[in-house]
Amino acid sequence: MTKSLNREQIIKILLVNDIKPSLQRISVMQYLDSHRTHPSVDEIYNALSPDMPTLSKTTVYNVLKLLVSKSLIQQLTIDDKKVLFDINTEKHAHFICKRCGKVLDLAMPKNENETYGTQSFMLDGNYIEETQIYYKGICNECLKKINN
Amino acid sequence: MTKSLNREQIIKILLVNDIKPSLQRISVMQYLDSHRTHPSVDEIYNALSPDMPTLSKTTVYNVLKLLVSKSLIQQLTIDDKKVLFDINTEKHAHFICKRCGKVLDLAMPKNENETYGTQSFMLDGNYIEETQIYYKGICNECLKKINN
DNA sequence: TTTAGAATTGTAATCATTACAAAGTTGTAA
DNA sequence: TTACAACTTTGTAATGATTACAATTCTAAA
Repeated sequence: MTKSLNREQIIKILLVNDIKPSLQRISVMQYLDSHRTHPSVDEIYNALSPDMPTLSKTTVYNVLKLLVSKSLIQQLTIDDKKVLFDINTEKHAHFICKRCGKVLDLAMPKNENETYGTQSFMLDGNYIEETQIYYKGICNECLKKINN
Repeated sequence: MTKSLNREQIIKILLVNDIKPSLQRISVMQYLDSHRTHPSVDEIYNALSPDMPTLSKTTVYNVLKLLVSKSLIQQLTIDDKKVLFDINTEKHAHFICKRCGKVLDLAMPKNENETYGTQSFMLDGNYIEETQIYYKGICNECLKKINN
């Protein structure tokens, strides 16, 4: 379990990555750090909006794109409706429940060549920058509901 | 390399799966079988449309959803812009080039538990129906272009 | 030949995402 | 401190994929 980051730590992370620590950028980082449920743009925007009345959804898009480009967060395409974001850069796989839409972290399957996650490597002449493992099915909780 | 299917074989596959072999369904299957480039709904529609003037894009959506529900084809979410489809149900991973958008088949990484592809299994109490491995980076051909 | 159910079609609606230009903010050099 | 340029944020409009839905067409069995 990763300890959650305080504001100062987030600012440091942004500065180290040549990102000016604006209030909007800090807020998005902070939200992602404290809500590791793979939120969408809308979830982030709706959550921050009440305390930041002038926040624009475009800004959320802009900030997320910037953070992805600096590899501070990961963009997930596991959901065919919308893109999701994950601040957890440790090696892990993702599972999406086809019934409730929830996305869970799962352990990476054991593998001989340690080539998962953000590490870059060559494969058949192609330059691989990211590896994502997506499991799709029915989650624990939905299984219980179905059996009742 | 899988040999391409003829019309009769496609009809048989549909019938075995309790799908009435309409012209539209046969055509979509045939297109997917002979174009293993992971086409999108639009690509399929645009390709078939000239020879089937009354074809509706909604029908292409309907047919693809039906084929996915019968596990005759696989739906890929590797591209964050649109959903792609693959008739190849053998175990394999996918690579998308962030520059040109091309999606290639790659070999599955070697793994101890043979749990990839369409096989179902339980993981942490969740029922996994599909496993997809997505590589994202720059393809062979784009690398060459960049170096010139 | 009739008819009910299934399949197809076209249009309109929805929703995520992007484009873009205007307004606001910040840091720095004079 | 001031002025300016670069950067950031914002709001609106446009785009594009996907879905909803009702009308039409097709099919197969009685």
